[in-house]
Amino acid sequence: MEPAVQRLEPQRSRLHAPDPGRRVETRPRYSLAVDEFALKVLAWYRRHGRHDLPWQVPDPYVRWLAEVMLQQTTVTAVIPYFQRFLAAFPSVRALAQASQDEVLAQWAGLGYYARARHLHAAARVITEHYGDGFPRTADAWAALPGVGPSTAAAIVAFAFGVPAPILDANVRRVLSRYHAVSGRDARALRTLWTHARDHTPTHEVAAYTQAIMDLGALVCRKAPDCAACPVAAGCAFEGEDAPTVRRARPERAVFMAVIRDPARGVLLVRRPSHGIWGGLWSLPESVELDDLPAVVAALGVDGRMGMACAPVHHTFTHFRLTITPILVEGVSQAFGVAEHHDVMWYKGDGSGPGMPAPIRRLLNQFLEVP
DNA sequence: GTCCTGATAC
DNA sequence: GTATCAGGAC
Repeated sequence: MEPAVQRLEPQRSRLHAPDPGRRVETRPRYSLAVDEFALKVLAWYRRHGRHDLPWQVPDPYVRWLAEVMLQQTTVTAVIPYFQRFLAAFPSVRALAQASQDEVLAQWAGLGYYARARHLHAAARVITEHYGDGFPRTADAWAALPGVGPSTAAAIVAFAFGVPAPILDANVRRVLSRYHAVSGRDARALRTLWTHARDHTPTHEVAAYTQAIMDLGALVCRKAPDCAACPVAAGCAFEGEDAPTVRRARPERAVFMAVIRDPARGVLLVRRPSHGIWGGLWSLPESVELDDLPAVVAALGVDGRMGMACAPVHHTFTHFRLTITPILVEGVSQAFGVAEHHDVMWYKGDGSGPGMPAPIRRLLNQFLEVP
């Protein structure tokens, strides 16, 4: 049997989100060994949860990589990238020794490229400060770039069995419904972190962590399947979430130069490391069409602006982008193109460098019919 | 507020 | 085709 008192000391996390000083609960904190909620969720998980995900191994590097890829990204989208990435960089040391270009090339298409840059930077910190080991606490993980409170907790729970509450999107949806916590403000978030910590058991932490995430992903979805839910009996959800307000996305537009050389392919430029598509390879661009000739000339290309092609639309979280490709005509061998580390020719063969998904699609169209 | 993309729904 | 949806860190 479980001990009657599970935690004599609060699992005081120094992650900033949970705040023991601002508790909203009135019931005793440590009255149950494992609360009923956790027991039911665990029982459900054994029969209905996901047990065969490719990162479900007790390896800190694997768990860290998976958790970072799973930030803002669904399981099905992550799986192929995870497998390719792990094959390319099988260890934290291999990752640390790779160039940023190699890392971004493997990440390209998955989005939120700051995750890849942070992962790479953190790999170098880990090999330098931990040798062949890894951080062992959630706080130490959260100190690394790209690892926040929830990711840090998931890593130590999965890799080391350390009891640490998580509050990712799935858990937040489950707990906000179960405990009727509406809103996304700091106060609501603090309340949810408190609930998350109160439900987190000290035993079977890895299983519970996966269980509560699976419950959110498989049952407590936006349109929940309450009939299949193991904790429906105690749940405060009444069939409707609080409405979310979303503001309209502003429109942005750019023109991009498609500079083709029969022998060398299409000219790409490396984007600045911050901002949209940071560090990826893209086409030379300008906001005003009138400015594009100067951008092209600055690269040492002597062509003239030719036909405008069909615009490509791409929607980001906070704005909508229209890309109008402009063919550059009469490129005479492009002898003057400066050969340096921010400019390259791309032939369109195979994988290529790290490019934003819409740029890759756009170029595939151009390179299909030379 | 700033960072993405593929899937699915209209 | 356009809109919505799914996913945390800085």
